Amino acid sequence: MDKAKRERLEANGWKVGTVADFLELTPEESTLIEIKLALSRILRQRRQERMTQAELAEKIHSSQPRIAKAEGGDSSVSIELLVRAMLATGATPQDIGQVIAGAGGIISFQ
Amino acid sequence: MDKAKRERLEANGWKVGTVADFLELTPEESTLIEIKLALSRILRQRRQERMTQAELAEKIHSSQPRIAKAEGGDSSVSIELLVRAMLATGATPQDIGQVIAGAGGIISFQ
DNA sequence: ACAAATTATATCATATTTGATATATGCGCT
DNA sequence: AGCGCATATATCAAATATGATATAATTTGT
Repeated sequence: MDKAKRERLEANGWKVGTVADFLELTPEESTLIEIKLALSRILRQRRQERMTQAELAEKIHSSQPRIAKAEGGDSSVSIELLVRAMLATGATPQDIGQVIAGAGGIISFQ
Repeated sequence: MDKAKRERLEANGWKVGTVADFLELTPEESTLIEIKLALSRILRQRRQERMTQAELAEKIHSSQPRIAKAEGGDSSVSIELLVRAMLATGATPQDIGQVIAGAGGIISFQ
């Protein structure tokens, strides 16, 4: 995990600090985070291609600020909301499955 | 959606009654339910092959009753918990993605 | 540069999800 | 039948996620 990525995680409220701190996360915990972040990234991409945050929010009876947090990878956003938002962009279960399958990549140290 | 399935959904607290009631769910809402139920089913399968509910619960700092609800497709269980449990059975993001991709099938009427 | 639209951040009361606990039910085995 | 173990169901206080609101910052178009 490079510096930029770690800082992005910290800025979004994830309990990730030094590399030592990071190692306190089990592989399962970090995979869960990777899945959420992967969904965030693709959500933003898909949403931008079709509508504003406010429009998406209305579709799922949420609010624009919540969509901003979802796309920003904020730790207060559940997979639940991310999936609801993905579906509202017209994503199929296949689309969502593919995003999750592609998450949780390789973490390298030296 | 056949009768047995509807009754199973109702028994687990889903707001699904008559076919008319069902139709009040948007396609997105029912897809979300299908995704959760697909995860439940595979979770039970994977868990049974490797450990007891109590053992899985301990791995994710949860409780045996909560795992029972997760496997039973209870509506009080979030995708979050389902995914955490899947990961604790050793499932990879690929495994999880595949389950989700396969969810939300065809609903037929006549 | 300006205005309008869009997105981000902060706060908060409410709703939902959570793990814990107690207890019931089932299930294989002797 | 009775025992041990696994799973299911019920209840609940605490934690977390939620949508709403206000407002700040940013982007976009002119």
